[in-house]
Amino acid sequence: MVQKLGIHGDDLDSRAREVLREIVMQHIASGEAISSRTLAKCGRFQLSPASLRNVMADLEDAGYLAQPHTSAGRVPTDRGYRFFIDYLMKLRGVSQRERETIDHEVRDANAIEDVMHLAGNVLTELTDQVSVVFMPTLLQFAVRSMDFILVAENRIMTVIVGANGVVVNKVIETRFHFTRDELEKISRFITTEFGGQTLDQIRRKLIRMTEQERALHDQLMQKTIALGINTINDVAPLEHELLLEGTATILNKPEFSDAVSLRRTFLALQEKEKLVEILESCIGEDGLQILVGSESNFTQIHNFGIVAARYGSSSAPLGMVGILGPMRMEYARVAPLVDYLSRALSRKIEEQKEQQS
Amino acid sequence: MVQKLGIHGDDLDSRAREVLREIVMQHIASGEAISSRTLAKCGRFQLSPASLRNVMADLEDAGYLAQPHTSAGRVPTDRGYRFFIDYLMKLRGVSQRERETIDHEVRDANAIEDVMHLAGNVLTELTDQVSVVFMPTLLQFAVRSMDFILVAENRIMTVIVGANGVVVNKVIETRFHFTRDELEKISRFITTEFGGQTLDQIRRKLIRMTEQERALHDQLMQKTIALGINTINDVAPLEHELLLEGTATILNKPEFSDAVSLRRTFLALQEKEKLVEILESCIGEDGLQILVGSESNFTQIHNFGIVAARYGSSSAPLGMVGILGPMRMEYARVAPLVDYLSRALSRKIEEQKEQQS
DNA sequence: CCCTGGCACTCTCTTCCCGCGAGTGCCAAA
DNA sequence: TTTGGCACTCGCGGGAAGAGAGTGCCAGGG
Repeated sequence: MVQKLGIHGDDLDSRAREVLREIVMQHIASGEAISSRTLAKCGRFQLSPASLRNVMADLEDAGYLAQPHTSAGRVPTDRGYRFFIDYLMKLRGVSQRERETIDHEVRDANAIEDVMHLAGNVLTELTDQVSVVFMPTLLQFAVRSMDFILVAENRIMTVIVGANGVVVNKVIETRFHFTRDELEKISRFITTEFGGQTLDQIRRKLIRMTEQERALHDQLMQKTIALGINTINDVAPLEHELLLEGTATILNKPEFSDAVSLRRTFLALQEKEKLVEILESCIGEDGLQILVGSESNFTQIHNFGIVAARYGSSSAPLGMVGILGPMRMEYARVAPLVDYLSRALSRKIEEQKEQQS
Repeated sequence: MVQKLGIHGDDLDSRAREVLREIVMQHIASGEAISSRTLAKCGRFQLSPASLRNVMADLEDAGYLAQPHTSAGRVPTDRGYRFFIDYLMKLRGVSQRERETIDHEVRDANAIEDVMHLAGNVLTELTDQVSVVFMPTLLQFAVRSMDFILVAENRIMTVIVGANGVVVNKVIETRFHFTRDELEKISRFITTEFGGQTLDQIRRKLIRMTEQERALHDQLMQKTIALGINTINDVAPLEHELLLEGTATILNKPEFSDAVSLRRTFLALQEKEKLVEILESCIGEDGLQILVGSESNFTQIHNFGIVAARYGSSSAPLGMVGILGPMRMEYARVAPLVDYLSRALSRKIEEQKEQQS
């Protein structure tokens, strides 16, 4: 796990750790600031409130806790959450029921889009938070087929099927005019000629072909090459498509009861580009990623937490799934779920790939 | 114009009409309740506040005005707005600049989706309200071509191009297994055989074909028919796709400054089905539709107004464009814009159709 | 040396009250 | 029919006061 705020596991003595752990857990559960009294009453410590106050003061000095105002209890800071996540929390297992729910939803769907949608839904349902799902792109993957369909004589719809089962389609404008027959030939040619290669490889080969003898004379070949390059250029910049589910549920959480934070949250959720950016920055990392508060650089919603995991094989990352919620979410419960779902998705896609070959 | 609240144009004498008109206009401009004093000060009436109070009291009795509380001014009711819209407001013309902006945006785009998106954007920009745009469906329109592309052996991507330039695509699951070659043949067959007919007609013919001699023996024909019916059934229920633009801007309006109405508005905007339903209920009507407050049956946002117009020819309605905003929006300015845009869209689509034939 | 009870202090939140301003309704006079 | 006057109502903002919660610190006890 990355040491995101330069924290070391032995920064705190065992008593402080226990206190911090308890405070974070209680704060997650209640959302309120935690006082020394309530901490003492929980029974975990054989200490008086006064003693706990000393420990808490130390934790505050070290930056793990903060006071909303003088006479309020303590609230964990980003740093406190980070420490909790890295060293203190005990991950809950994924219950039989949860496992079944996830498996069931993922199994049932076939089209990749449905799978992703359902994945988001199931995550939202199980965690009651906003789920985020990256659709897979096929940029770095082998193409199975490319087909071209006439919409108007200079508007062609392209359908690219990836080896990973991803389907991308887009209507593009072309300089040349095409007939149905031509397009059929072109589809067949490109698919047989370039099937199994990545879009990038195909583009490079097409460009190389421009210089060849034959291309100069064969008009159909010229059009083929132009269309191919055109298509790939148009499709390539397609970014990860982001699916958000459950944005409605999160607005009912107590932290968003006032108009200001409600509006801010709402606007933040609309800024999909920013979310994409954040998630993309994690896609290289193995395993579960947890970002709290300021770590995500998402300044609009500084009090958010993100739990995300990559799906797809490690050599071929396909996308990310995750949860976006208030910083005080139940990481111990959410994290295993995200993890399990990402594995289920990876498996599913692996299966589909095999099915097709 | 429909008499949506059973109002008749001669329900009010000319003095009452003028007062109502002024109140609505001032309320639209300021958002505040209007008092007899401010009304007297505006100079339009040679009357004292006391006299105006009498008129206002009458208007209140008749249901055109209401008081938020005893010692506040008057605010127009739904009924007041309805009367204003039907009989009192003087539509502003569409300025040269606005006309150019709309024409420009609509001209520039080619793909139908881009057109619709830009249409929504330009409307939001010009009115600073939420715009709603129905994507055209091709249910009731002639089909130009149907193509089938192999994704996996039992998963086929269908691309239907309508004569109106609408492209619909969907991945469907099939019972039969198909090869690329078969699909190519089927595409060609269906397109040549059924091009120019509506989805509904095609479906009926396909079903009739099931009973014919040939279908029983020719295996490819069986698969063709099955795939065709399957496709149409899957695509048909595709409802109007709704595009919303500018949801962010509307949240800054003063009427949504408190958390409750902010949340309610936000949730309402998520309920696309309901919006679709409302707009669909108007699609039969000619010309501009304006719904205020409770008239839309959209109980979540009783203080909203909707200005919408159909685009497409009257014999072949394609969809709706419109504006969703607080009830006190500038109908006189918004309505002509919506109207103009709907005509521009209709023209655009007409052109595209010609281009293709 | 660490823990604990006690105490003074601080800060927020709620409630209550009061007065101001705005606007109405009604009445009597022009 | 219009108008000025006047009493009445209501909402809103600004203190004031009190309750409640929690802390920090200190001095005493194991």
